[in-house]
Amino acid sequence: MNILEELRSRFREPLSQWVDDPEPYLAMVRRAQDVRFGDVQANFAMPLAKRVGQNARELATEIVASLDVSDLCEEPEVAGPGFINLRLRTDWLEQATASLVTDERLGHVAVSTARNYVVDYSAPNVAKPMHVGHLRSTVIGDSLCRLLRFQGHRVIGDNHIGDWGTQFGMLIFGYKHFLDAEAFRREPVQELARLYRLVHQLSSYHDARRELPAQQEQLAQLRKQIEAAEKASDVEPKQRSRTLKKLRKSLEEVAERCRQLEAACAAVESSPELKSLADAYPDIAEQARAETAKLHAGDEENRRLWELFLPSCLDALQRIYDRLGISFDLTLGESFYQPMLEEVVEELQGKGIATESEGAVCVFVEGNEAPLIIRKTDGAFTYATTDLATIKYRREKLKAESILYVVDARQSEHFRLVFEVARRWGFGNIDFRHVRFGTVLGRDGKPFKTRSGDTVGLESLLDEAVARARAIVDENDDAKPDGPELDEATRTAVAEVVGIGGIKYADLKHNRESDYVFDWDKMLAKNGDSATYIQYAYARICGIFRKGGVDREQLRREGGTIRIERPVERALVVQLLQFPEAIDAAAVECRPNFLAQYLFATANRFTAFYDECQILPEQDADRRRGWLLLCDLTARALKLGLELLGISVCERM
RNA sequence: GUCCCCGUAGCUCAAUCGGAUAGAGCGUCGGCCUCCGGAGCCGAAGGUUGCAGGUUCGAAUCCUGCCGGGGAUACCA
Repeated sequence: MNILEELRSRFREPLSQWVDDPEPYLAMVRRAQDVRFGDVQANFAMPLAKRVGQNARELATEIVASLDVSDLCEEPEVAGPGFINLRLRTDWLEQATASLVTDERLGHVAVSTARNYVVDYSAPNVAKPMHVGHLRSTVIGDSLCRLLRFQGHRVIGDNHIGDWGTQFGMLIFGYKHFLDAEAFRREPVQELARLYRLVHQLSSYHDARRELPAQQEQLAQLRKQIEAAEKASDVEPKQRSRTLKKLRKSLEEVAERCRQLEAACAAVESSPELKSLADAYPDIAEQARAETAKLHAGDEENRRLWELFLPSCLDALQRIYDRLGISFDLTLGESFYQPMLEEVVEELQGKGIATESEGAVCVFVEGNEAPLIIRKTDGAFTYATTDLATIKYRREKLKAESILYVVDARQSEHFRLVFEVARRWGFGNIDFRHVRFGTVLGRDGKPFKTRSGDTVGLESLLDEAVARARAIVDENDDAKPDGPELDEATRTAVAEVVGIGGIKYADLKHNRESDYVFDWDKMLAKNGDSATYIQYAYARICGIFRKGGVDREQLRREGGTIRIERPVERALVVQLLQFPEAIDAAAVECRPNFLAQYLFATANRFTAFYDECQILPEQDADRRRGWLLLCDLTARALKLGLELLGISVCERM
């Protein structure tokens, strides 16, 4: 039972005597913020009182009089300006908790009307190695799939991979000119990655060489302008300082850009080998683009190479997904939609939604200067075209009712336009949602990079996490009073669970919309709000059962009464009963951090309980049994909750 | 230039479409191991929620302006 929902439904009848639509007021029934206000508080009396022109306290009192919650709660209290405070009855709590013992879903009730969801997440570009930037989409998207599915919805997780873009032109060009055939035979993925990096480096070198003089010129210009502005005496001081600030900021940006370009040049010029390659291929970027164009135009050779590369690229991705414990129902990349793009453009033009402008086919959306371009001047389609084709496919073939895009917040404008165009096109019945997330930053507050400025590869990130976790596991196990108890294989397995779990949890615990700082030390911290802490709480409970020789299945079958005699017990019980609320809130708002927060609080309340109540030595058999039942429920809540975040647990660690 | 997002404890972050005395973790300080796993527990200090106005019973949350940060902005995805 979702307690909040239950109490809301109790208020529905009394409220409907005051308003036609009680729903918005029912939403104001929520968990109490402070134990002094009970367990649940209803805050609707104040706004409602204003609407019906009555005193809020009196109104609250009247509503309470016609409210029937006596089976669940103590006598409701009206407090302050008109808050209604509800405190759950101890006997009800005891009975409700006992009823969870045999409930596999721990009180959560599946939705009555299931919807068809398509969740679009991860979506790496397959031609280049995955990096830290893909982590958030992958991890958040996976958790949302799990949550929605648990709620009872039909969910299709779709990995909309980039398998058709300019990166493939670079690979093809690299393969044709720089291939180490032996290396490709042995380790195709590594060789492809090398080719990608090489072509990318050479083409950015030429770009940099070309761009640098202009940037340096601008740098000089800005310096002059700043000098001039500093001397200017005919403008208001305020205006002048504003201008100066703006100029200085531009200066900084341009200077930074120059440094980058110089570094790109130096990297190539310091290596005779690279330099001679660069000299040999001065127009490498155009040539790579030409290879992409040929691929798109159906060139046989390039098509063959694309088909040759793709399986290895997908294998490389799969390795990472396997390690993360993430799977997709579909992997339909951009190439899949290629045959449909022509028709998309024709349809939109036919309906008068798209028009030609400056040689490109565009859709203009009110309030936006820049149009959505669905066919470029050169005739090529864009990712906007693909996104639109994808929507049509998902609606018509996958019967999608809701589509979630778990994508970087920087693409907000793109999605706003795409959704708007899709609605005009006739897909207004789809519930579109851009589940946006912020950037992963390094400890310096800038986008997370290696010391040399490269993006951090995802695989090495996972290796690092597991290695750090392993060190902690070793240290902990070696320090056990009765000597180490984990063998080599177990330690390896535990380190994997702790390391991967740590990375995922660090991501999921944050509000996804804000940027977050990637910090190894916090991620795998032995204490505090981390996956490790929750996993450890779970392992401790398992330890109790192991040590006590308790068969959990049997314990559940036999049942027993759960008595609430101390505050720590009550706190834990209330927490356990809130499991359904945490799941629903996280799923409805697409915010896994709600669930993460819940799990941390649950683990925390458990350890407080555990600290105060000596379970195994307890002499009173009924009390001991009740405590064991609480342990079992807690363990199950932690395990299931972590599972819905995509995080595993260990019996010992 | 236009548009979008953000600014909360020393640090990293919460705060469930406006609710009561703004919460956690880390760090700091102080307690707790003859006791089931101390990767732990309990407690303390720490805040004018960037600034100034406004809206109302009530504002971190909504509106306006300013300051500061980030991002997007016609043919890369």
